[in-house]
Amino acid sequence: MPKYNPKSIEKYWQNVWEKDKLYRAKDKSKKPKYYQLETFPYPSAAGLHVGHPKGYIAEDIHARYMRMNGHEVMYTMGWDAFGLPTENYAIKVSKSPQEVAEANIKNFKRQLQMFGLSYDWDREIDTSSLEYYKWTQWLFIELFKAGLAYRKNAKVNWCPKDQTVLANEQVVDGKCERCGSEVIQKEMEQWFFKITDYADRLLDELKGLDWPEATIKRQADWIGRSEGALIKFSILNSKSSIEVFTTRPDTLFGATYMVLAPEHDLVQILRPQIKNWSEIEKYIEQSKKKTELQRKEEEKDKTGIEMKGIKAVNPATKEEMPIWIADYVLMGYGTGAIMAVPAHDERDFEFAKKFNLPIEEVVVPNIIDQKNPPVQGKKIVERKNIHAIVRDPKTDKYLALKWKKFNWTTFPMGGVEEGENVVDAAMREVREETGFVNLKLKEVITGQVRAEYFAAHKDQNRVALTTAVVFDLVNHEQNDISQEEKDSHEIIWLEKSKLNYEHMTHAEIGHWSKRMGSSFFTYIDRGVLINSGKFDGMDSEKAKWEITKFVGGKRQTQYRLHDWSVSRQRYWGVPIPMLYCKNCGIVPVSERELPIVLPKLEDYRPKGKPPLAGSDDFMNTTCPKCKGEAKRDPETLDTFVDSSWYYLRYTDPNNGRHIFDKNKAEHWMPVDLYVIGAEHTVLHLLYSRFITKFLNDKGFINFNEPFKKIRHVGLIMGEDGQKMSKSRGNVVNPDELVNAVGADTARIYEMFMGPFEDSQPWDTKSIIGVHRFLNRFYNLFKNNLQNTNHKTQADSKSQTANSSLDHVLHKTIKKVGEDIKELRFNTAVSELMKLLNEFEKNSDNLKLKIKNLKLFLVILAPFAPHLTEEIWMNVLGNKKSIHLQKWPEYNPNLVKEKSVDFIIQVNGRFRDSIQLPFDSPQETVMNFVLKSERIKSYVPDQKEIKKVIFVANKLINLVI
RNA sequence: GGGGACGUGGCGAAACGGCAGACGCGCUAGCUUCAGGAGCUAGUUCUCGCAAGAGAGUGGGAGUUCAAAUCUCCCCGUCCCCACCA
Repeated sequence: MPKYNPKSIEKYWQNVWEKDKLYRAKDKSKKPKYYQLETFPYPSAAGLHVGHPKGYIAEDIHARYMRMNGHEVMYTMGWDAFGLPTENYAIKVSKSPQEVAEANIKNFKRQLQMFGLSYDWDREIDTSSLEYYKWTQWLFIELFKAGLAYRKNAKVNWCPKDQTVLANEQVVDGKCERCGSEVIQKEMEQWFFKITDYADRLLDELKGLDWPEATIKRQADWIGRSEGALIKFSILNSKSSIEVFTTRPDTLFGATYMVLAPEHDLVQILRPQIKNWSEIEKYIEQSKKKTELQRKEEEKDKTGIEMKGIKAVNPATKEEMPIWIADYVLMGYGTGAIMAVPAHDERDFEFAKKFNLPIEEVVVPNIIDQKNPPVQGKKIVERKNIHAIVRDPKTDKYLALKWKKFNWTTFPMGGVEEGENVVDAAMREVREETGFVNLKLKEVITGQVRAEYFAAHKDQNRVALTTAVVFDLVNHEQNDISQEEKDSHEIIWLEKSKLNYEHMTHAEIGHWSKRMGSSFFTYIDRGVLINSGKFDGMDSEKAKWEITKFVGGKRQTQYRLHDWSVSRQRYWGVPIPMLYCKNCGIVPVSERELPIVLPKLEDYRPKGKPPLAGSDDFMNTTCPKCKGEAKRDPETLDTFVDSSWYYLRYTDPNNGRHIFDKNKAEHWMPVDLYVIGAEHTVLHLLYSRFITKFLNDKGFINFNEPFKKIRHVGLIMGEDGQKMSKSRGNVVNPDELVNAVGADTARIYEMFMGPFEDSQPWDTKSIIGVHRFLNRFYNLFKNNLQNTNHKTQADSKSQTANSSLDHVLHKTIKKVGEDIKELRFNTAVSELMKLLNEFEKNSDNLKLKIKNLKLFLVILAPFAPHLTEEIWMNVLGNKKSIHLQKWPEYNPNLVKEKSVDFIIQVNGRFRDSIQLPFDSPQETVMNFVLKSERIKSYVPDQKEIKKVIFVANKLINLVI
């Protein structure tokens, strides 16, 4: 056997596998299908870096394992070849995008193939090929026919550098996701897909998917469903009214002013009535100029201006309300107008504070006092209460009353009398109950609290609406108090830490300590209504719909999700298959005419209008309906449309007559495992689900979720711990890597780096460890086979010597299989390494059983497909590929431990261990434990043992 | 501001209630090779000790438990996502 030389064997076996079509997925196999998908790459000019193949290698190992376990695996690769970066690169190097894309694909394919990935290359697809985009166009027409593709004039995100529209999802921090330019808003007519029609289903049907929880949550948040109401506010002396969306119609009685977004139509309509128009105009101009970033910075300091001369009317209270415009209200959500309820919305609260607008509290928390619950049958008395919280600044303690007749500790407290304000009432109660006279007001705690309790001293149930007032004690000057007060309680001082329900009687106390000292407290939770006319006392959840009904509003579900903008004013994409006919209007191209070919253009650069618009050959055509003159659509489709259905095309990639064969798609789909970067959780996954549901609705497929199971692959960072990028100069090239150590080493290293879903920094030095492992593995065979040839099979002596090896081997077979299934490749590799160490320990006498060596070889095969194939075929002389072998079954008897190291603990601390047979009962273990000299030194007298904890096959713990 | 993930040797990491640091890198010593950047053997959390051994130890603090890296709460730190969504 020669030395292990990956270079000479890897290319060789890759060619053999390709020639033998070893990894083809058969549509008509009797085996159970398993569809593995991974994000098809965008073939950029830069080529791969070592991070890209991580997910691919993982899936390859998994795919090989599934095949070995009797599945018909479809594992595929293709190219998301349309798109801006390729076009931009082509402009830079003065080539056509077609040429550039072709070269990039070739390079990507070469780089991927050198890792020995077991793709079914017969199913390769390319979104920029005629055969593929014909069906992208067909899909567009189907969406159009279903009323789900429509044109509308809309403000769009426009990237001035790339000269194209971007979807909301492609704008990151106000900047173009691709080039980083500041995105501006521009009014344009655009194609949209009506994904919002599917919002509920996209949200509800997330349930039950085997996806990472965080991904499901992010997608749900993105869809952003909220339940609320649409409510109309009339405007005095005007036919117009303001409609708002609110999730809190229960707080309508607390709405004290209205706010319109600066772009709101009504602002222009009401212009004649607005007295301070010049100021308003200035404000609108200013906010238009603000970038996203500036708006965000202002979050804490809101701006706005009142529109003088107009008033709205609160439909619940009939009171007049001022109308403001402010850019904290966004045109893009709800109706672009709000009713402001400063008492129960933090943003409105800040705004109201800044501009001195009225704040009206209408919802208060309601507590049923658990310590003194209302007693059935007793009279119910409603009261307005105060609690006086008095601090002595010298001691930092708080004044409280310890009641003599009851087990109560309370603040000075009492009712607010007619015409009295809460501060006066609180001071009066302190004086009457404690005699202290010199108090300095610190704060009136924001917001009241409602509590229901039994007032034993008055023998009645109370419903108290309480305000807490906080004072500092100026000095200890004290007047005399009445005998009655003296008899009922004594004065005590409490530390701040005791101001809780555990130490005090007030059920409200939790609210006080939370709110104390916070001038910006706003109560936003549910509760009971006050100051709301006939709705007083009603639970706020119930009141939402009662009040909506009361004012003639209607229930409404609002989504954060917007329709998907799909037009792009660039060249390198799928032409939109639509016509504009003078007579018939917007007409889809007839299906026979598909594909509408993207023509080769001499000059395809963006010039503010779509490049295709400049080609008369392309633009001029006839209408399929009236045969009159018509123009084509010069725009191209967002590439996310291309990738929203590619996984379906893999199931029938060469179908020229249909987008795919229904039976084939239904056979292979849904995808059983999709490995995808966490960055795709919103865009691609959402769009794909939408398209799948649409095709399901139209009867093209019988399933409505495309991806059953999703797992994310963690990034490989540069050696500096930063994300790999050209600009940082920390990119590691896979060509050099594979050239230096071979594909098998590269594969195993990437799997060994750490948990698959985590990101880890690349460490060139560490690769050698894996390389050594494969070298030693190879040498193990070399050394053993040279001897077994003439020594034949192992003799009986070696059988016993090997029995511990059998045990480890079968345990490894079990563990590695489980690890691959759960994508725990790092521990799978370490198990294989441990197994090799074990083999080497036992190979002194060169008597390893060939059967065992073969088992090891087979379980290593998914990880190191080339090396294992080389040994399997060329060294062991097999005729059929190792990759067609079955995954070995482990022998459960051999996996079972024969003996275990029992841990002996005294008081939970490790003190000794003993080897005992597996499944030894407690008595046996205890017998040995008591013989241990070491244990005797810790437990001199058995009688001291209070308790024995026995965990079978693990430990025994003596508690003394 | 909100949400999520995470914090373990010099490094990547294992263990996920039961001997912390498996496996690998690096490092140290020895052997080996004509020489090496290769190979083999032993050691490698910290403190005390020649050793046997003892003690400490998983960001910090508290708690639950016979037993906590693992469960609970608080604090600190890192990363990611969303961000005035009415």
